[in-house]
Amino acid sequence: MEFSRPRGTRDFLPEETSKRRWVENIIRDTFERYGYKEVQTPTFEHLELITAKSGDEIRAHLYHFKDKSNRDIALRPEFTAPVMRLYVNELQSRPKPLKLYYFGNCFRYERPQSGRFREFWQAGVELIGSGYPEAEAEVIALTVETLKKLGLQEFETHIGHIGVLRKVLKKSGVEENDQNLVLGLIDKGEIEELKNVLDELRLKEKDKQLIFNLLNLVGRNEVILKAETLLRGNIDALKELERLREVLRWLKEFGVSDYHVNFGIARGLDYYTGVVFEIYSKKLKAQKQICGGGSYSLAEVFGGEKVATCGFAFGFDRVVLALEAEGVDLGAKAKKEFLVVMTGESLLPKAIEIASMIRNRFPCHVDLMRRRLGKALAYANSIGIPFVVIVGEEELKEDKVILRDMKTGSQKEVSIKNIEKDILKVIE
RNA sequence: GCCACGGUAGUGUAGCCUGGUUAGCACAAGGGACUGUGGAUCCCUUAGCCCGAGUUCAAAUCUCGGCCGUGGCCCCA
Repeated sequence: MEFSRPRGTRDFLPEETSKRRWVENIIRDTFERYGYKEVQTPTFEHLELITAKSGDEIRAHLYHFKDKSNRDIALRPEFTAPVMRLYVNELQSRPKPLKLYYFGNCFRYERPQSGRFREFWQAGVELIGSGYPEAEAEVIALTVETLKKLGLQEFETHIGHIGVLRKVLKKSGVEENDQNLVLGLIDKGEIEELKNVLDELRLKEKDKQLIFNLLNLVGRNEVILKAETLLRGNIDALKELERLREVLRWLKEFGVSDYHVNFGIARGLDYYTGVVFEIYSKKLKAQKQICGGGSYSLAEVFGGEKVATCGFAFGFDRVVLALEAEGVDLGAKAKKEFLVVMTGESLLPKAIEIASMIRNRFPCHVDLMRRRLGKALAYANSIGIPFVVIVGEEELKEDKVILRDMKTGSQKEVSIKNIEKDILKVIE
């Protein structure tokens, strides 16, 4: 009986795993350079935690089930809610700002396609405790820096502010629940449906026009000035806009100036409250969003003290896809790897001993197939092992072995006693 | 949830339209030719029609359903 993978899951073969690990390590390293500490949360949580503030779309695509004690359980579809639960449960009294990062798999029951899987990986950070604009700016700067460190070039950063739209809607008389509905439609880009809903909510023509004008503002910093004109008279909205302007000013200090201001970014999760941003890879097709984030409000939803928070998540799989689409070499540098072979089976114990010595410095195989010398060399060649140590009767008499460079074919005798040092000398 | 295209050894494929020998080929893998030197050559071995139902004397081939894959819609990361 042969089994296949569940739909939307993947096996990662050695080559791909190694590439993914390379990307993962750079992401982790960059997060840690900014002072973030890793946390791990359970793969599954209580259903209510996930559904509390996640938005209908996420809810519709949850993997959830009842466990044997009839508890409602959901596989995590993202990390922000679990990490904030962890914060509320365990870390509220830590010094601020608290900087946490995570890397792990998430699950959503969706139709698989390019860049979309039922099990996928996210890497992200949550910055807890600073409500200042420079904190939000640093978080955005971190995403850009991480992508640059990875070698990604063809990406676009869009930054907006949910508060601006919310305040406009509020002044137009739209309640919070309806605001979420409207923001959802904006996020989806469903303009016709949006018009209908705004009509149903009996918005004035002037207010509707303002909303559509705002949504059409996409561009560089000049957009802020245009928005300012549009929002004249709405003090609350102007305050939010000023906040966005401050974040952008700080962003410049962090060396980030290549972005688009876009008020159409509404994000699908209901917990976002302020600055929001998304990053798109220009090289990816249908699923090109590789990062999303912003400032949000969740701690109080989970029974904690209200605290300023912002964060983001990379779609790890999509980042890998984008890097590959740009032809970035994902850590494919040749490793110094060894194979110890022998001229006769009786020398295997000696070969094992020598392999252990080499392993103090390098990855090393010993032939486990009882191959003859020729076959063993062919094997080394076919799997790309660059160096072979040949254990032979003749050389052993002088306590030596042969070190063969598979690329050039050159060979040198090295003494077993100093094998670690001698190998270093020969292969460099 | 919707749409399009697809599924033959580990990989890539021929055969399908027009049903009919033992499903062909290449590469890969393991062994050998070859007892101390690789990428060559030759030989051998292992291994396949996604699943189910229907039509038929006969199904890889035609029909239907399912599963899975790829891409798109939607949504997200």
